[in-house]
Order: sequence, then C-alpha cells, then structure tokens
Amino acid sequence: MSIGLKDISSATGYSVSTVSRVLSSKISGNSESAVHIIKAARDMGYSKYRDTINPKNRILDIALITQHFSEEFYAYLYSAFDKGSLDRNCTLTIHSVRHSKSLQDELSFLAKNHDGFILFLPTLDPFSYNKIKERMKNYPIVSIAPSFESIFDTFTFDSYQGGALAAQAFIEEGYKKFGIIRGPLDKWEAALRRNGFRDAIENAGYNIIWDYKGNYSFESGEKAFHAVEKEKIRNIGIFASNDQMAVGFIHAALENKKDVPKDYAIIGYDNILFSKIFFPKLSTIDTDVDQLSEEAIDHLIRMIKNEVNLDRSARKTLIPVELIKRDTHK
Amino acid sequence: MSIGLKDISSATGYSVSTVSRVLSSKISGNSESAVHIIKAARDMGYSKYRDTINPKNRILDIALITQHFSEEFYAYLYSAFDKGSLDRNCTLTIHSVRHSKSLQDELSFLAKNHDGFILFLPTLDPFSYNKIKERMKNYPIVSIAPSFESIFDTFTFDSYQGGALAAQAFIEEGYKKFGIIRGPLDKWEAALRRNGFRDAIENAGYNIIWDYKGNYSFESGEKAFHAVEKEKIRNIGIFASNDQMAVGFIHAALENKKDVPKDYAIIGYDNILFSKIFFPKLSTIDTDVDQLSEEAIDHLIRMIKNEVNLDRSARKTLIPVELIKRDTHK
DNA sequence: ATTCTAATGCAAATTATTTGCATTTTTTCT
DNA sequence: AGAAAAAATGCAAATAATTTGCATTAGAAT
Repeated sequence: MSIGLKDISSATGYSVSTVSRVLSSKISGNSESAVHIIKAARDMGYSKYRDTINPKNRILDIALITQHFSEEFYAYLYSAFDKGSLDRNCTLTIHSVRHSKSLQDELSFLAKNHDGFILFLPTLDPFSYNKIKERMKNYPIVSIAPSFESIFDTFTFDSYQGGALAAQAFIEEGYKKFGIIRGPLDKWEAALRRNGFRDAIENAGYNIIWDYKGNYSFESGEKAFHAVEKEKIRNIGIFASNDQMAVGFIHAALENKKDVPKDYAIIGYDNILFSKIFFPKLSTIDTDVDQLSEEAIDHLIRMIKNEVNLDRSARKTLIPVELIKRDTHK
Repeated sequence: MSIGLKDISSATGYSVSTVSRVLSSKISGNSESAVHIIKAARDMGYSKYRDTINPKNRILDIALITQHFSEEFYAYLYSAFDKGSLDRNCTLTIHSVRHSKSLQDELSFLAKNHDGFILFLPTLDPFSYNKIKERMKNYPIVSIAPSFESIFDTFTFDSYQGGALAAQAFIEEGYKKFGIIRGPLDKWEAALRRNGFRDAIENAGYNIIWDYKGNYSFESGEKAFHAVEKEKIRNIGIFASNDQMAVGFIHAALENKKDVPKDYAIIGYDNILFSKIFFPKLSTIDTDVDQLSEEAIDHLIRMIKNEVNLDRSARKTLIPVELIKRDTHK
C-alpha cells in the first residue's frame, strides 16, 4: 500500500539510488531530475516527504492555527492567507483549536505534518503560550494575535496609530468634545486603540469627556448610546473600538430619533462589510489583512529556511492602518 | 530524523514485532497495548501512520475543501464543521482551492494526507466534478454544494421548502400580491428557492406578479427596489433569494422614505448575522449549518469505515430549513 | 483444572534505503 | 575547442527497517 523509493523510481525512470540521493539532498535540489523526482514524491504521497526532503527544495506546508468563530473577520482572515500563500510555493491549511481538549498534543501532532505555524490565538494566556514555546523549541512559529507579551515573532496591526487617526480626523473637523467606547482593556489591541486616541486628543490640548466600557458586542454599542444619551452631551466625536459597537450605537441612536453625525459623530474600527452597507455609512479604521498575511507568511518561510536568527528575543512588527472617511462624522 | 518502529517500541516498552503487528492490524486494535501504541505512533509522527493503520482504530483526518470568500457564511460553515468534528474522533483541516492552478493534482495530494473529503465547491462545473470522481475512484468524498447533478453523495439544504415557507407565511397573513427577487438561476439552489415559492403561491390560487433577476449582491437588492418602485406596486410580499439582496432592498426603500413592511413586506434567505441587527429586523429562512455539518461528517466517516455501498448512484440528502419571523412582514 | 485463544518477544526472513565504486554527463576553466 | 573538475547516475553491496515463523506466556472460556 505504502509508497517507497522503488515506486518513485519506476514512476520517474531513475534508479532507486538516484531517487534516494535526491530525496536526502545528496544531489542538489535544482537539477532537472531532482525537481522531477521531488514532484513525483509529493504527488505519489511518499510518506517520508517532509522528513527527508530539504525544505529549500520542496513545496512548504504551513498551518494557520486559529479558534474559529462565526464572524466575518475570520472569513476575511482565511481568505487573505489563502491568497498570500498562493505565489509562495506553499500550501496552507487551516486548523481550529477552539474546542481542542489538549492544545499541546494537538499542536505537536500538527507540527509533524507541517513546516511551520501561523498562530492566531488571541484568547490564549501567556502561560500556555510559554508552554507551546518550550515544547516546540526550534519549530518555526509566527503569531498574528495582538498580545501584551512577545513570545513569538508577531505581526499585528498598529492599533495605536488607528486610535490616533480617528482623533486627528475629529480634531481637524473642529470637534471640541470627545468620547470613546472602549473594548475590554485586558486585550492589548483595545488598550492601544484607546491610548492612541487619548494621546492624540490630549496632545491637541483637549480631553476625553466621556468614556464607556464596552465588550466589542453590538449590544454594548446600544448600551453606550443610552449611557451618553442620559448625560445629554451633543456634538461629540466618539471613537468606538470596533465596528460592531459603532453600528450598535448608531442603531440605537436612529431608533431614538437622533441624528448621526449631527448629534453624535462616530468612527469605528475594522471596516467590516456591514460598515459600507449600514445607513448612514460608517467611517472606520481599515486594516489591510492582505498585507498582514503576506508579511507573516514571508517571515515564516524565512524561519523555515533557517534565515532568521532565533536567538534574538521575539520581534513585533506593526502593520499600518488607515482611516476610511464615510458619512458618520464631519 | 524520521520516526520508525524502533522509536515507538522504545517509547512504549513493547517489542518492535508487537508494534509492527499492532500498526498493521494483526492484533485487534482495541486491546490496551494497541491503543497505547497507536496513540504513540500518532503523537510521535510516525510517517506511515495513515498508510498502515486501519482507519477503524485511529483518529481520522478529514479535509473540508472549499473556495474561500470573505463572506460571513464561510466563517459560519467552518465553525459548524469545527464543532461537528469535535466528538467524532476526527481532526478537521480546511483547504481552499479557490486559487489553485491544478485542482486535480492538489486534491490528489490532499487525499494522501487525509482519510476523506467534504467538498464545498459550488462554482465548479460538472465536467471537473466528473474528473475528480474518476481520478479519486473509491476515495471517500461527500459534497455539500448544491448542484443540479448528483456526482457525489450530497448533503444540502432544502431550498425548495425554504421558498415554500416564505410563500405560506405571506399567504397566511393575507397578502394577495407576490413578488420575487431571484438569485442566478443557473445555480441549483436559486432555482429551487424560486420554484418552492412559486409553486406554493400558485397552489393557493395566486400568481407572482413581479419578478426581478438579482445576482445575490447587496447592490442588486437596491436595484430591485428601484425596479419595483417604478411599477408603483404596494402591499406586496416579496421573497428575496438571499439576505444580502433583501437588506439591499430595504436599505434603498428606507433611503426613499418607504416603509417596510407596510409598503413592501420582505422575507430573505440565509439568516446572516446582519439580518438580526438590521433595522427593521429581517424575516428570513434559517439554515441549520450545524445539522448539515454533522450529517455530512457522519456519512463521510461511514464511507471511510466502508459501511456505505458505493455502487449505488449518488444520494442527495435535504436538510430542512425554517422561517424566522421578525419585523419585515405581516 | 484444562483447553483454547490472543498477545508477546526472539531471531530469521524479507523489504527498504543508503553508500562505495565505476562510469557517464555536464560544467568550468584555460 | 579541449582538458580538468564536478556532478549525476546505476549497479551491487551494505545497512536499516519491517514483517513473520515459531515458541512461550497470560488470560478467558469451558
């Protein structure tokens, strides 16, 4: 049943010894024969493909390890990584460990079947991250989850800049009052978005006069509206830490006959599909998931090919974001 | 580098011959030793794991083959399959072949690394499907894409019933005029949704008096509104073949100071997250993706374990759908 | 207690892979 | 263009990995 060198030999016409030498890199991987034999080994499902063949000479298999949720963001993320892996001579597979009973074992198994991991585990605690790091010593791993600690080389969006961009837009348009609907501050990116917004406001000589602790949900946006409504503040520029809360806020505002942007100006974060469609159309911070995925994959590939110094402590690379101006402010 | 029987032997304490016999099913796979050895083989990454060990005795690896798009539906689908594979002793991986240059080769390779496929390739033509079928003879494959032809055993939603449910609701509520915003009719499920709606309307002695050819997009819903608006029809029950078009329709209606449901009643299809949030909240046909995924996985597992007669021609199993009544009709 | 069956390990047999050596082909350097 | 060096190749021998015959043991069934 199982494919061996003999099978590859007869499929390609080369002798068993040549096949052996190609697969164990005793012949340079670029020669015509080598390319031919390595391709055959992959196509035929030679079981020691990953064990014996040098990663420099073959298609790489990388795994995107996530925790699936039924939110649009995940569809975006997967789609971007799918595209990103296309022209990089590598195959991407997606694995959810959301329901995994023993994360460590599962990762360990997956590591045997892939050349490297992209981790997107935003809810994982630092202790578990360190356990992964320990167990997977020298295995190529890149993280794309925003987190306080840097345990793996990380690529993530510049959330601080995002908050600052929202603040700048409000300031330039002449707003004098500012508010924020925060995400949960134990999340690194929520803290950064808040800090970026606050610092830019304060640098311009103003203050945040209203602050609501949200939890990223649509409902908490609705509650935020009722909270600000009670205080009878108007003509305020509000930065919502994500689009769902911004949309919830606007939804509640419209139901209560308030006007956006006249009574409340609002800028969201994420640029979900919804924000283009929603009425009025939501101004928001856009993140370039394609760029994130490409940089993360490129770095992972360099790690796999041993071109990255792993002794250095983990780097963090921030991907720039931009403001999309639509109809919920000015 | 590569793990062999000797390594498994020393890890488990059994002799090489016992390990060999367990892995090639010459000892029943349920005995204590067998379970122990098989687990070790998986954990340690024994490269012939899938080749030698009988699928009845080990964790199955199944692949969900899709074409990623950045739509919420995909996040739902993946999430449902993730959950569905949980308690079934199998590991799920997701692969997108959207950008694949040679679909056949890629599937062939993936087949070597998995025990079976769930195919979700709604845009693939029957010719390519038949080529897959031919090349993958006897390999376990289940399709969940709605399609005219039955090439693989297929699990899909009962779209005809969905259309009929929408019609029944309108009829019971006393509507006398009926319209439809169709999806592209070269898609099987769009045709079924239309037929189900039309047949139920006609059986009750009515007719569809207005019909718009949409393409499933938000924009085509907006256009549909402008089309029906021109004809000055009011108090009509409209069935939209998906939620995006329904939401586009309502959005345009609100912008033009029309009332939903008073001027236009509308029922959508899919129950996207948006439809719960949108104002007014959209009535829609809900599909139980969890049920779909569970039934598809169960069937695939039976195929892998050889409990399904493959000589029969491909079955099609329809998963029931239901109407969620919200605020866009009555 | 006895018989039967399944599990186990040793050593031999078989199968798979690697390597030394001789030959051929290709590349590099005058 | 021609000589020298380097790389590629196949055969056969060597080594490594896996399977199997046979004897032994442990446990279940009678």
